[in-house]
Amino acid sequence: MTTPLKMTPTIQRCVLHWGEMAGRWGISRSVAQIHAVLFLSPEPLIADDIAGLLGIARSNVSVSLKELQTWDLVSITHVLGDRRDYFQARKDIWDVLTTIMDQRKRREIDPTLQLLRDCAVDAKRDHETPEQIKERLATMLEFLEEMTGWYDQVRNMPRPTLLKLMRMGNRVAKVVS
Amino acid sequence: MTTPLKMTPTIQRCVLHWGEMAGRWGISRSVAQIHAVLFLSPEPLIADDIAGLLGIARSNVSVSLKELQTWDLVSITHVLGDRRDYFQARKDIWDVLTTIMDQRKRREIDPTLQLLRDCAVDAKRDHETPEQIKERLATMLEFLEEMTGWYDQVRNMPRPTLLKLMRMGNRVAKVVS
DNA sequence: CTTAGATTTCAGTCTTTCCTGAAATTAACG
DNA sequence: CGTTAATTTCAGGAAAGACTGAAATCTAAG
Repeated sequence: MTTPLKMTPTIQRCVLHWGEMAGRWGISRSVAQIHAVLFLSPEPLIADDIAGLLGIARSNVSVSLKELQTWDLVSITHVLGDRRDYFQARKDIWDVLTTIMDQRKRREIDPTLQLLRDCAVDAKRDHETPEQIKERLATMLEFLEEMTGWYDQVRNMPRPTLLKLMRMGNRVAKVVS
Repeated sequence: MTTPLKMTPTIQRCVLHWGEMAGRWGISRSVAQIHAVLFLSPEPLIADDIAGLLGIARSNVSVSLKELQTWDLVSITHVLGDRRDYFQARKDIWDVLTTIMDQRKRREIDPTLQLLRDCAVDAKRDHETPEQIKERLATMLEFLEEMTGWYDQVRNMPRPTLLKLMRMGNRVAKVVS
């Protein structure tokens, strides 16, 4: 028998808030609440306990945990002599943020980048679309390419470096002046 | 009579793509499609033309335009001797991006920041919640405060400075080493 | 003040997404 | 293998969200 995590008022409040924000974050309420519980829980939890804590169907937990795994926010562990799956969330908040940003870029930006590339190719043989509009698309493509390229560079900088840069705040501006 | 904008295959493709991405971007399809049309159109458009171009109800256009205005992505202009509202989208892609980021921060981050501040206050008189969990919340609060503070600083840097910094890419790292 | 075009509101309907519970599948153990 | 616990799948129902069209409201001009 596991210690499922005691639902104190504070924890409950957070779980409910996560759930309410779910819509804005583009995920379902269950997924958000499960993530809240796992993020806060010091110990990994089993699916049954999560269902119990949140009062949702066991199957729902299963599906939601799958989604959290595709987001790379939750992973499975095991306990010796217990064949049930134990789930744990990334605890490092920096890690959580960058993971979410990576995923969002992949889902929200990359497909549009691809569309714009396709349109740029088509533009050559397209004599219907006004130049002005083609240019706007080209500008957007160029901008997104530059932006994502920059993101990749920053993303790959070692964390201590990034931290130092961030702590400099707008004083980094002096570098370029 | 306005020139409503000719729906060339390229434009149609973009409009459809915007519409398909809508779900991932956290807005409705109509809103996304209307934004696509307005973003591409060299001229401001009236609501009726938008409804016609996209084949959606006039009332839907009205509501969606309101939402685009709350996002600060669309504004109203007028034409002399015509009392209809003409709608135009921000055309500067950099502007569009920062506007969206600002709004998203306001909707997706700020409420959680507030919750964490409230929880931090409560934590003092809360003897039920394990220290470990309170600490995790405190860490998250600290992180978000630092992150948003940094965002505000960068956000207020003049655009040319930001551009230069971006173009330096990961070479800015040398500054701190 | 009246009229007519323009816009918005909103109740009802449609669509999509989410969730449940039963049944099917998987996997460990004897 | 057969048994049993654990997990997943999925059809159907529930909830949430989006869209329509008619009616109400607004606004400019006569």
